[in-house]
Amino acid sequence: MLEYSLDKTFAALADPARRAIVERLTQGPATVSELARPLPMSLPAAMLHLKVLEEAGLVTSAKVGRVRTCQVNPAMLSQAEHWVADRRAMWARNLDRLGAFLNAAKAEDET
Amino acid sequence: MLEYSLDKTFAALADPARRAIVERLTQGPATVSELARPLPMSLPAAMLHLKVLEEAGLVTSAKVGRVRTCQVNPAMLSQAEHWVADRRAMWARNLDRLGAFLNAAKAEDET
DNA sequence: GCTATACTCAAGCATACGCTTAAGGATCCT
DNA sequence: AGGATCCTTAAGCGTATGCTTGAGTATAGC
Repeated sequence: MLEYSLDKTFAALADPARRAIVERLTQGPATVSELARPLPMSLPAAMLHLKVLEEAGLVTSAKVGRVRTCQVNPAMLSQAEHWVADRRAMWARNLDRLGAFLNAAKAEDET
Repeated sequence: MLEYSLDKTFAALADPARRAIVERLTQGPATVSELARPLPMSLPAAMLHLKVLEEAGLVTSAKVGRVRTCQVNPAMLSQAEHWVADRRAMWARNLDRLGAFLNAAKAEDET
């Protein structure tokens, strides 16, 4: 777990093929071929996407014999989720603060 | 609100400069210059980032006189957040199902 | 050992990104 | 009107992305 950045995580999720792979993997582990088959591209191309996901820490894989099996890493999904959730919460908090300020100003006006 | 895709949303969030802009905007509206000033790049470059955020639906802006003021659009943050949260939930559910299956198999063995 | 399978690597190519500087409006202030 | 400010557009350039085909390596099964 070294240097997994939000940059890579979000960039990885920005591609529909890669999201499709993640989606498939949420249903359980799969091999490289299984992941590539439904995608509208060659197997090497699919492997590049897999590599991107793996370097982003979203997916892990292990090779047994000649078969590489892949899994999602939910920890990285969490990290991305939290960044967004935290920013949205921050926005809401500051919106509330603005509302409070406006109400206070209004009350002040009415004195 | 037309054609805002997850592709664009995640791609927009993949850049640190753009996340910095979003982060700043969660504290309240800001002008183009205010958003660009802290960034290590020229103003036109910052505006391109702003354009990306706007086309992703993450930011809205309006020009009054010669000043353009920007805001976050929390709805698009929600959308991205949900995609990730849903996938993570899906993963957890299927993991539970696998656990149940293994337990059932184990019980079967012991009969 | 031989063949099929599953993956991996390499070369090549077109397109898209990210940034720069320079120039061009549009608006506000005096 | 003239100058300062804020934003916008344009041209140019180097690098990165995404895909292809073709060849190569390792393992499984007969």
